[in-house]
Amino acid sequence: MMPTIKDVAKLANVSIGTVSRYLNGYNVKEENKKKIELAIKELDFKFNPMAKGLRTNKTFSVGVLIPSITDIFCTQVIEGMQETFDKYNYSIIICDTRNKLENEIEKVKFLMAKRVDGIIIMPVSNNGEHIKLIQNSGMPVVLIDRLIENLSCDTIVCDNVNGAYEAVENIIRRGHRKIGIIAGPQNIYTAKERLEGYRRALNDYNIEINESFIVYSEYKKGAGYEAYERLLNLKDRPSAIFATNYETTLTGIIFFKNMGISIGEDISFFGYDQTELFQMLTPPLSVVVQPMNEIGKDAAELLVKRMNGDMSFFPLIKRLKTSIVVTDSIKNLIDTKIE
Amino acid sequence: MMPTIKDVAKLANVSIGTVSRYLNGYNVKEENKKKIELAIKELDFKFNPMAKGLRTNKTFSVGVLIPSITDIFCTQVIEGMQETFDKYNYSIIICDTRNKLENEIEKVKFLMAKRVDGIIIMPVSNNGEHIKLIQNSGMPVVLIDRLIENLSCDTIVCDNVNGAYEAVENIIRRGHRKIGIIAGPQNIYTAKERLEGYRRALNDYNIEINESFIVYSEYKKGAGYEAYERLLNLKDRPSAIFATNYETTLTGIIFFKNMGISIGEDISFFGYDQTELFQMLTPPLSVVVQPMNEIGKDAAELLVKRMNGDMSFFPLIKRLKTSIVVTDSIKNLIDTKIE
DNA sequence: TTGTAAGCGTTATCAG
DNA sequence: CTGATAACGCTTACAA
Repeated sequence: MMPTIKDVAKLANVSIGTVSRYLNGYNVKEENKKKIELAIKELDFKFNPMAKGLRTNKTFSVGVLIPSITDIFCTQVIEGMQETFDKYNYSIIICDTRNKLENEIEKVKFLMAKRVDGIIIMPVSNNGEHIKLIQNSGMPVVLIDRLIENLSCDTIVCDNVNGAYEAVENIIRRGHRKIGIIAGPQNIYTAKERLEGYRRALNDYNIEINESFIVYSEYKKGAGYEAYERLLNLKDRPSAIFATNYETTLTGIIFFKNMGISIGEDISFFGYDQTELFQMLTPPLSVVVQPMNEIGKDAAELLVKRMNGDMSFFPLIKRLKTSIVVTDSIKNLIDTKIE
Repeated sequence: MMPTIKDVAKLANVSIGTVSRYLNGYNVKEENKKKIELAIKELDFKFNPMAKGLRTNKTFSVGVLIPSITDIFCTQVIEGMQETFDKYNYSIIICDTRNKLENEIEKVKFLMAKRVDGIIIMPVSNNGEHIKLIQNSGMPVVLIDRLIENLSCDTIVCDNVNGAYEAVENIIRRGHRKIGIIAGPQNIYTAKERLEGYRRALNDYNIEINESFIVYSEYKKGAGYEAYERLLNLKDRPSAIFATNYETTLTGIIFFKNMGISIGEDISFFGYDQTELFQMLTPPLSVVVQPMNEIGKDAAELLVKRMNGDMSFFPLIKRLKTSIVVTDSIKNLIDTKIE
């Protein structure tokens, strides 16, 4: 069968302890080092992570919980994590919660049972009871994209208030006053913040908020169709609409296409999250761009720190800046050029 | 610390062997069963997979090697695998090879060192030396999307010859005779097959093959720009172009947009792989659709079988059928309506 | 620096 | 059906 350090020790004529020490980077006499290295090559020895893990109580694997593996936001975030976890030799165990809290809870149990060394979660809701359980067991957790209220937890998020604010501000400066918003579920922190950004921008520009311009939708694939319908069926309908996440942005594009409403002409439209194809539309789409790779990288790096016992600044809440892409999907309603 | 079966045994007043048997579904006296269940609840016992793995030599984890986690094809395939692996309690360890053979080789080593129970690979090339190593170690491997020649390995692929054939046939039946193709690297089996489908279709319709209409490109993000340039710079340029994978399709869309060439009007364009946004373009894009979820599901199911020691029909090569979406991105050059 | 040996939490064998 | 006990492959005191 597979050779063990015992075999290596025998062949190298040293004790198994010495081999173990060599493998773990402790000092070993140069001569023995050579012999061990030779024996390892000879036998093609690979050490058994389970045996090691059993002793050290580390699996060198981390769990990553995301709402959907086909979601572009999630995959970009994962991409950002990879380099860091690679560097430290962690395996990434991906779990897809399909946007359901019950799955999230189940997967958390699964990962804890698997004894991963740490977990990164992009939570589907504002519910954090199961996350408390993880923390109580001593396992580090980092939340991404969505903050959970009433929970002390490391979190990497984007500055959603400002992201939305800038988008709405841009719409306003192009002359729009009637601006609809596809807001997300208000039990999702991110959604709440984006709506807050919308409100602030209107306030700062002294535009009265028309509550019927605020419609709510799930943040799921295909969600939001009725929300757009509702907005367009208003007697006094908005001239511009701001969608606050990727899925609802996509739905908007589909909706307008189906309705024969041309973006930038019949309706002005601002979306959230960037994908190459959004810029291939006619006209290209104005969007809020989030630094998705960076979120992943920061989360991974923080988790590694925590797994190494460094709890400085806990709970750390890091907010990353977003930017906006401005295109003709927002019609310019005023004569003066805008910079 | 964490309770072990020893603690459970003590509390339940039975031997540790009995607890282990209970946990593994062997017969245990009803009375003891009750006591054990109670003790487990009481202590909140979770068994240690590393200890189990050390004995049984199983990690209950599988490795999945893909060229890129942000590739829509890959994520859809992974989505298809999840249900199956969930059912059998396997964790999925995702590794991104970034389309480089050297990374693929390294990741294979990583996964073998981690002692996963099986590996699914979407190979980046036709090189299978490292895959032979896996097989020699007794670890089951299933290849997806791309077959590797001169390697006996379970493989789930799409019928690429027919997929391409149908696309080209459709283009021909709409009156085109000058059809360009963005072919992939010919050391990728999938790319070879798709080119083969193109050739066959032209042959079957008695259209002479113009070798300058065949241009090659990498199958990577952003690749293929020069390939399109080359085709359009021909004195006698094609009236239709067929891109043979997702990335080059995307590049095509970008290229035409940049050049101000309108698809379906100035040039006819047929792509590969489906994504919602392709249907939101003006006009929507004609594409070959692959059953990505099904590939994942089939691969997962086959791997589970192999991991359970069932080697029937090895090496199994399964080919899944593709379909095509036909839109106005192909201009109809003949009067008679086509069905 | 090294060898020895006890343990990590299970499973599996064997005798009862 | 159960209990006792020897592995599984490694790390880590401890003593030398």
